[in-house]
Amino acid sequence: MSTIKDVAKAAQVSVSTASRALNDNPRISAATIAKVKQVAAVLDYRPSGPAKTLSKGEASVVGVIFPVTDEHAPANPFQLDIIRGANTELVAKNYVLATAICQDEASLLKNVQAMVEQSQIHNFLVLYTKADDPVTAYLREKAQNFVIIGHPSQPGDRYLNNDNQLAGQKATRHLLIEEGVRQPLLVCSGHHWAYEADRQAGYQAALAAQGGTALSYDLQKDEPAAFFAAHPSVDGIIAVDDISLLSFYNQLQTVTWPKQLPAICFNRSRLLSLASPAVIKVDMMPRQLGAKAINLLFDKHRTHQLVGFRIVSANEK
Amino acid sequence: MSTIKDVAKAAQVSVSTASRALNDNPRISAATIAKVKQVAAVLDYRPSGPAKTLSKGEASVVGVIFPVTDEHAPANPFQLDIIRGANTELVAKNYVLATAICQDEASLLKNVQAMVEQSQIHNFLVLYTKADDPVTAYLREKAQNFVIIGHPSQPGDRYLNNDNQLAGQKATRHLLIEEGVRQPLLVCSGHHWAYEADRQAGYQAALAAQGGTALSYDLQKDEPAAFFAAHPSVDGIIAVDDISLLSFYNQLQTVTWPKQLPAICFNRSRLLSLASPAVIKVDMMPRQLGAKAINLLFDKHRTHQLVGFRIVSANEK
DNA sequence: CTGTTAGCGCATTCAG
DNA sequence: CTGAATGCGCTAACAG
Repeated sequence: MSTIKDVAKAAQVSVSTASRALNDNPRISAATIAKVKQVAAVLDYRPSGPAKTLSKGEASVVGVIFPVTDEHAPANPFQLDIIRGANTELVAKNYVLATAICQDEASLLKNVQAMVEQSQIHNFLVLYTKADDPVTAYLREKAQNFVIIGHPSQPGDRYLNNDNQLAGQKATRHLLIEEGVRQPLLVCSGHHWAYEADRQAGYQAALAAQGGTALSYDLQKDEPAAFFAAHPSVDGIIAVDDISLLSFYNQLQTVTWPKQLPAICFNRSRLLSLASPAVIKVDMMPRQLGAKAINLLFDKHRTHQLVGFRIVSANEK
Repeated sequence: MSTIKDVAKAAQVSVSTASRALNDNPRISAATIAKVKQVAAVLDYRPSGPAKTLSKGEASVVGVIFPVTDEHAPANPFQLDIIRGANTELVAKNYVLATAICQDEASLLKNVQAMVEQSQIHNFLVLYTKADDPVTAYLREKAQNFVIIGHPSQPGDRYLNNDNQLAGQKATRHLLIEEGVRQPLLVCSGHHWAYEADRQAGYQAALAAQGGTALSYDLQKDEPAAFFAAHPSVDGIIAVDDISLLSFYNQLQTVTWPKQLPAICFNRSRLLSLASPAVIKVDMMPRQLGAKAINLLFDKHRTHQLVGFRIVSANEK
């Protein structure tokens, strides 16, 4: 590997001039910049990350923090798609993506502390939201640059989110208008996650606009037989996510109930498509989410951003 | 952050002695080592990763290379569990996990090249196997240390794998003996992946031992109605993975066929558990896979290792 | 606009 | 057994 020294020599300038030229320092003449870059290209020069980190005090690395997995937050392919989108942006910037992914909160915190204090990583993407989270508390305390993907947890936090409220509204409207549903039932996980509440708010808004009444089924509390006896008018399903829909179908197996009702569901995982291809999906576009999160992370003027979604008809792909 | 200089000063030794003491250099007296380490602990000293990398020429980082996703290889929660297991080991070693995850092969190769040449990352975990893969070809050419998780692709490669052949055998036996199945049907993806072939070999071996006959259904080629007309004796299902099982159930919806046959399936994803809780699963223990892969990666004497699995009854968890 | 010098934190020669 | 000096590759303060 050729170093900046080799480049400087070949371009007949000093090392510092070469460094400045390569970094587009305005104090260097256009001619010199061109020459240095040209030579660098010929020599196939690649700047050393560790050396840069050592002298600047900040690594060209973005840390991605995954939630600790448990029965309520299973390992999720959605997250992989997010980081795929994020890394695409990072590769272009010559950045590296490091992951903090652990089994328990204590090790996760240690992992992140090590990243900050030993690896000089000062930019993070946080893939979850959680009240009283020691990890984000640490990031705030140490004034690290981070963006949360999901609902913001604290007032000052920067975040990027799907427009879940709008998605809930559009999905409900789709069911009512395109599918002719009269009484859609909202299936909730019962975990009261933020995105769930947002989608629910959209659902309620759409129904209110059409003069319908909201009705929801709580997977933790409701009992299918009793519920459907009490609400025979239900003729469509809207589920807050793929997992909830499959749980719901599973509960339904114990009662006689027409499983063929039109259904719409957030997220668009492959397993779901295979298990229930007839369902309409709302694609939350995880890759785009990841890519935009990186842009937001490096644009410190902006505090937050909402990203789009796409309703995917049942037979599509 | 305190540096090695601070430690040296506080311990009243030179920087070089401090460095050696912290690295358990045998040329340093036990007393000095103890004193230096003691002081380091008090000062909460953490060695700087970038500085170490710069002087040693090798980063304390393991790169994990994900397969490029397409319709045949969807983003998979199994992979997330693997890296969770791997990172648990890495955090203990004060290593960082970096991920190469891209949309296409060309960028993936660039990503990995950048890791090697710019970030001095020389240890990798490869999460896939593929013939004529430019990425692993590059790793071999540059003599990087890497371990493949899955079936080895080239003779010299080091790898770590589930014992898929044994798992296929045990799963088939389980179906025959515990569930009293006479004619189990093997459901294959039709993609001819290595792990699939291994599981199939185990299936055949188990049947041969019991005097049964092998029968398989190819999701790409077979047509359900015709197939089942020709093979009415099928009374149990063994699927090569979770996705294949759900695909199979989906194809089955078009024909009248008792879906309630006993079934066993490799992998144990949450969506599957929700979609088909009655299925028996073979847990391939991805976290353990990840953890052992790290151990193998750093134990250069060993070339490969097979890891276990666990048959999980339908109602369990 | 460009060159000289110093320093980031650590490992490692080379001396002693 | 330990210390002083050097260098890893790069950026930045200081000079001109």
